[in-house]
Amino acid sequence: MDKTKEKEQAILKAARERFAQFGFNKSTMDEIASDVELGKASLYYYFPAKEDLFRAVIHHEQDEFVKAIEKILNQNITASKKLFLYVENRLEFFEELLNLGTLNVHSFSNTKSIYKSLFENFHYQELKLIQIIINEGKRKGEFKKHFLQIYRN
Amino acid sequence: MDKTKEKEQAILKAARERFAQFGFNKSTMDEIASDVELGKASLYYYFPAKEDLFRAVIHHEQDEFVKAIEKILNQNITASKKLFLYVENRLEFFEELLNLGTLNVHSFSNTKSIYKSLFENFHYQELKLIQIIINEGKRKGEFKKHFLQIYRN
Amino acid sequence: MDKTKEKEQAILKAARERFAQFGFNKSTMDEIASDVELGKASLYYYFPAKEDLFRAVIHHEQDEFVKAIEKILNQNITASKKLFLYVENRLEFFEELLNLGTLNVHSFSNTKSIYKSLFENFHYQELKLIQIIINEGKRKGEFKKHFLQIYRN
Amino acid sequence: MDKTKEKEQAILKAARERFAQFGFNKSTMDEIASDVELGKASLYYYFPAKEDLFRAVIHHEQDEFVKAIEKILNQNITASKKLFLYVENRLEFFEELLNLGTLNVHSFSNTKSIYKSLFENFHYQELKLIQIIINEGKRKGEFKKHFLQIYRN
DNA sequence: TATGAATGAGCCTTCATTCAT
DNA sequence: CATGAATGAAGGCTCATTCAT
Repeated sequence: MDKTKEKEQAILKAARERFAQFGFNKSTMDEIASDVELGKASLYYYFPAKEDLFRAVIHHEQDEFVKAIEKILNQNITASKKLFLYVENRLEFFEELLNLGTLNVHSFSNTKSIYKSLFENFHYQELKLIQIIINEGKRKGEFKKHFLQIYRN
Repeated sequence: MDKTKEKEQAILKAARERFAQFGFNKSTMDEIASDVELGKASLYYYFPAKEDLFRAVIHHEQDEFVKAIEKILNQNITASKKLFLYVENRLEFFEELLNLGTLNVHSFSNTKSIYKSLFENFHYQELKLIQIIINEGKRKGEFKKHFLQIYRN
Repeated sequence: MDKTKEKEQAILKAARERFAQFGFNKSTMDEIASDVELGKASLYYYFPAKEDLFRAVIHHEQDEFVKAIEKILNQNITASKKLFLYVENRLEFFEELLNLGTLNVHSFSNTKSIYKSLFENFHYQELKLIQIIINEGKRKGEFKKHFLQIYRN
Repeated sequence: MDKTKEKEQAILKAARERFAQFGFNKSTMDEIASDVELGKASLYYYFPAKEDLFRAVIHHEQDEFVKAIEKILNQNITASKKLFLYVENRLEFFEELLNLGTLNVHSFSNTKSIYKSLFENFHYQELKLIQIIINEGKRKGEFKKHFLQIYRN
């Protein structure tokens, strides 16, 4: 991994920790910059706006979550168990987002589309994962055939 | 109700709505003042600091919650049902606090005692309410005698 | 003394103490009002502006000083001793004015004439007192005839 | 001298002049910033708080005073004359502090230790200077051996 | 890449002053 | 006489963001 990517990761890590501990508004660019031993202005080279940094953190968390679920999918356990583990992980993830201040950032540039821009792709991935679990459950006879229909609308 | 108390209530209402929609930090005294058609300075006549306004809102919410639970206590239903309703209301209340930004106000004067100063008395009241439900359940034979011991220490 | 004059004196006393302890700017009308158990608005019935209250305090101090000097004049001591006592009192008085914040109130309405409006008459009185002492000294042969000429310009 | 130090000096100069003419409270950060053709916010880049700016001004004045005394010490004059010049300068310096509003800043963070934090080191230096003069006076026979004992305790 | 320096915009808070009652 | 209520104006401070180097 090149130097730039490394710095980027370090910033992301620092930002994640700040956001988690103090929330979005109470974490300043100055502090995050200090954490990674950069000048505040330098942060703007990697992330053109605080909002972008936040988005990156959220997406990173979403990726981690998806990876965790994929790992579960590959385990040799019943679909029911997988569904249970999914729900458990989902709750934890939601709590994390709370800590990051996601729900308090009502003040983004275009308020109405935060949710969309932050979660659109993520929800699509999530649905696919659930679908996989359900299909497996149906195939193995654990769930009834009409157990759950996603993509109905 | 006299004029002053009325204004105070109006301010509290406006503040509650602002906090609920935008969180503590993103709600400004200016906006809240505008909502009740007062100058910003006038707000300070009723509440000496933003934090005080916030405290007042939280305590109001806690009172509402306690009243709701007390109403449930007086209903002619089983203790189990009461316990269920309690939990349900409790969850809703928690969500409301989240919206108000309670959990994101890491920046109060003395960070360590926010929780204490905001919830101390409330928790005491809550324990009493739960105790009442449990006692009733035991008396009526719904719960076993050793169901739950509060105040054990 | 009627009730109004009494209140006025009480306010003056409170103001003097506040100014002496905290200076002009750091003494608020609210505090002074509280000290005499009046509403802030009521202060404005007696003194139409904070500046007026300040002026009144200063003038009161000046009167006290003049009275003290007059008392000295009437004592049965040498003119030299009187002159010495005068200087001593004068220094004390000056220090008091410092405490009241007189020298820091550069910010009155019309900056240039504060000094004038606050001290004009006082200086006139002062000169008269000194003149009396000097004349007495000359008359008694303590001072030479050309000791000091006031009113020269 | 680099640009930053220059700006810092310019700010210090502007602040000193403002404080001297209007006192601490009546000098605003906005005005001082304007004087050096900076935005108010930029002042905070150099001095994190108004109080810090004030402290810096005071310390600068103290340094100037000490330098002036040191210059006197090196002159080829009697110790008595040096002592006289010291007292003269000291009085002037005291007046300057008065003008800066030092004695009217009753409102610092921790009132009791302003004096300490502003003058502690300065007093130590002053004592050393006086000691030097006295020792010289004793050595040259100008002062009696028991003239003055500093550091007696 | 990196940053020192600068700032506009905004926020909380204070306070002398006013005025209807 | 007295004051509750209201406010304009101002001040200190913060912070995301920009830009020349």
